[in-house]
Amino acid sequence: MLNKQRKILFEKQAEIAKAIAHPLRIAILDFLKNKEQCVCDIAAYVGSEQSNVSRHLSVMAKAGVLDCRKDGLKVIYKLKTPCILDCFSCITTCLKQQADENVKFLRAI
Amino acid sequence: MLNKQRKILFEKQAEIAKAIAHPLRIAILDFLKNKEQCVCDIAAYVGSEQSNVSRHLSVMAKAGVLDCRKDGLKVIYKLKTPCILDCFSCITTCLKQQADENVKFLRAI
DNA sequence: TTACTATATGAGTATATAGTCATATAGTTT
DNA sequence: AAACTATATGACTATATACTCATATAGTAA
Repeated sequence: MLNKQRKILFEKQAEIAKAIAHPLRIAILDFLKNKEQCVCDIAAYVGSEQSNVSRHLSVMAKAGVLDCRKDGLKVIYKLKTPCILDCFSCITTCLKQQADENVKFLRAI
Repeated sequence: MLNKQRKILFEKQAEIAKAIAHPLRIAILDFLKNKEQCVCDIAAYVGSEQSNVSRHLSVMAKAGVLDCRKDGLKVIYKLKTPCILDCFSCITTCLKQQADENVKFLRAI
């Protein structure tokens, strides 16, 4: 049976995972990979409403994935834990494995 | 502006991320780390309803994270892409960084 | 002060997700 | 065949999420 400590860990992990489990959010994280960016530039890049992007950003900031600061009119967001990007390398590896399996399966027909 | 190929990649990544972004699912993945397991044992381990666990399992199987086979009455699930577990190492690293920051912040008061 | 820009957020809607209970299905044991 | 076990799924409810539009707020520039 699952112990309480582990349960809490899994809950915390799930919070982070949920915060990044959206295509737009992944695009945002990728955009912030090399450089912090303001909301308007992020919105322009991902091609979505300013208000929608603002909400996505605040969710990720709340989860501790992003950090922000004011600069005049603008609010500049950046990765707070850049290691979050490693997640996507892992996921990409899984996707590749899945694709390889599909190829194998098709060959076997 | 975000190109179409990248958009598709981010969507696929988000599908996987969504499939694992739940405490119960993470507990299940962790339970399957070393050994394939049947639904009833998984349900007993995570301490949730059989039907609920069955649904979580089918979501992860659909996303290509799990694989299953029948063995008599039982259905045995296993990790299809064990590298998915690396994600949680990454997430744990982020959690540790966040915790470290909190400590720093508290010390600064 | 007025007009403008960037951002956040309230209010609303639509959709997705998690969970429960009851039950169908498939396989096992007697 | 009858009773049993393991799993999946339909139907339902409750809740969460994504998104939009309109607008408030804060800062900038004229």
